[in-house]
Amino acid sequence: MTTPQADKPSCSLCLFQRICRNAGATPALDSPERSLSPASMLWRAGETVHRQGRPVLAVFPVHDGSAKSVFESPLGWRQVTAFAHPGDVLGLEDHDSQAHCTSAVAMQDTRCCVVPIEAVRAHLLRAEYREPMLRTLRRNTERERTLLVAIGSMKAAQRLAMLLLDLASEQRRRGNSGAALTLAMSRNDIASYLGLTLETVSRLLARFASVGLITIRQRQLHIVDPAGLSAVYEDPERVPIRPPAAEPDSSPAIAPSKPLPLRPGTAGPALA
Amino acid sequence: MTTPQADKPSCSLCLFQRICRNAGATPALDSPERSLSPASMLWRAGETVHRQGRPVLAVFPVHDGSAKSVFESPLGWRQVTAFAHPGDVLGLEDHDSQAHCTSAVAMQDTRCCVVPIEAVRAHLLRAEYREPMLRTLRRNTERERTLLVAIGSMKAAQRLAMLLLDLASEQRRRGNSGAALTLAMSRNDIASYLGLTLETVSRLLARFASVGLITIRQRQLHIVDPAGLSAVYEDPERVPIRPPAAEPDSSPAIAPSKPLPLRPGTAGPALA
DNA sequence: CGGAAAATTGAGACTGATCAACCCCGGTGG
DNA sequence: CCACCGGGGTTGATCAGTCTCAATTTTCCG
Repeated sequence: MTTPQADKPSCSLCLFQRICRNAGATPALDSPERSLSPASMLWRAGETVHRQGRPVLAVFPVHDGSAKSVFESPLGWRQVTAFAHPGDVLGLEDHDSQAHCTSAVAMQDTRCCVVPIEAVRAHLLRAEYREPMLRTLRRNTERERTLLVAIGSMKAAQRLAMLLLDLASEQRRRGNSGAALTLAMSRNDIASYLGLTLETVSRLLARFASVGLITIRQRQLHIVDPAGLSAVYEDPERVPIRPPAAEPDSSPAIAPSKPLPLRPGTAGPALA
Repeated sequence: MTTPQADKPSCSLCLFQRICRNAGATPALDSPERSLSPASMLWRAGETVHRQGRPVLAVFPVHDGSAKSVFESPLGWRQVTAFAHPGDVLGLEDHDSQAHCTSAVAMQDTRCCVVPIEAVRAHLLRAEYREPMLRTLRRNTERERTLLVAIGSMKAAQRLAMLLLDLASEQRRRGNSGAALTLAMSRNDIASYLGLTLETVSRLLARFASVGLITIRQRQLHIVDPAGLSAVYEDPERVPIRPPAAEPDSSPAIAPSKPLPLRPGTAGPALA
């Protein structure tokens, strides 16, 4: 555990920036318990930040690096349920529980602040801090529900496109261009998250690359044709089937030709 | 909208029974805003109790009947995300949102109380009422996460067995024996909930029946062999494959022969 | 440099989706 | 009372998308 250095850029997305000295907030006339100066800790790739079932002692804003949330069902089924990046807060959704309901595992060397749970709960009582926190929580449950629907009714290619677009938009949210991203997670993690196998993910990435949607070398991913990816995401039919090697046309690949079928509810495996 | 009659048995599981006059609570020395006497309303089968995206004006404890929660993703994919029975509270998970994030649709004629959202929020501030409410909320997110893992990594038969066991235990929780249940939802709803097609659900139910796990006539379901169902749920291999008509042995069907493989994580499509 | 983990690629099997026909049952109106 | 009708449910045949198993390559790291 080290004393934190005021690393502004990485704090600028933090939920707690307004009340955290580390982020440069001025304590000013705040009452003592309203200002934070949390310690920060470093987790090595593969180490677990918090463990499912263990008491909730703190939450962990990700300063840099990244982590995955892993849920293990009573029967032993494991699944990645979320990816966390700088600005996200590990363990936040458990703030009102006795125990963490997922484990968080660092996917690379990752630095997080350590905000005691009492501080979180105290801040939740103050209306001005409550709202942003709730908004973050809601965004996460929204995301999880979208994932549920995706896994429940969309094809593999759609799900993967969804993830890539999501990662890109996260990337964008924290400044960098959304085009170039470094996947911190393994194919296995991606597969688990999407309810697929790692082979399928690998093949799909190759196919995306072969039709010019992306380029990928190991974990270096470039999104070449965001619109094309969106098309794949939105249209069940638009699963690119073209592993051929030749590149007769160098156009951005796959121009939207079909006016996007509204009401895909009919297409899915089952409706409501 | 009718004036509610004090129908104790149905109120006995209600989250609000301690503070609700309809449930027979004694207002006693409570401060005025702490006691409830909500109106109750009747929804016909198919009518929607609250709609996704609409402002949260109230929550709806189910008095009798049942409903499904339906989520519609931005792209139009629809999926049933939960089934609600007497004692459950429709819209409760949206208590801190501006808008409902799912729609609730009655699956049969259903009576719910109408608890204004302000009352809910007020009660959330009082520690003694906060806890049970949070517990309910957590139970739901736990359930939803289990569903996620189920859809993401379990086989169709396992998922269906899971649902049946879950319905049975819900049934039990509210008094009745868990053996006999009346499915309020259509095959389509079940399929949507489990991420399958209605045909698959139908076939699976037939197979379950053919191997003596259940009997089913229309929507009248009897669970003949709960242990067998659990085995199906827990063991990916134990998918009953035996549509044959003959019934050489009349034993409870499928005695557990294999010692349940621990760590099914290996078996699933992907691990964490 | 060597070994292990991660990723790719291929061939084949199998689950579950799709398409289609039929049935069952309750309701409606002649 | 019965014929018709429509929605929900069943069943069958077929097909496609993914999983599975296995071999190989690449990368990472000591």
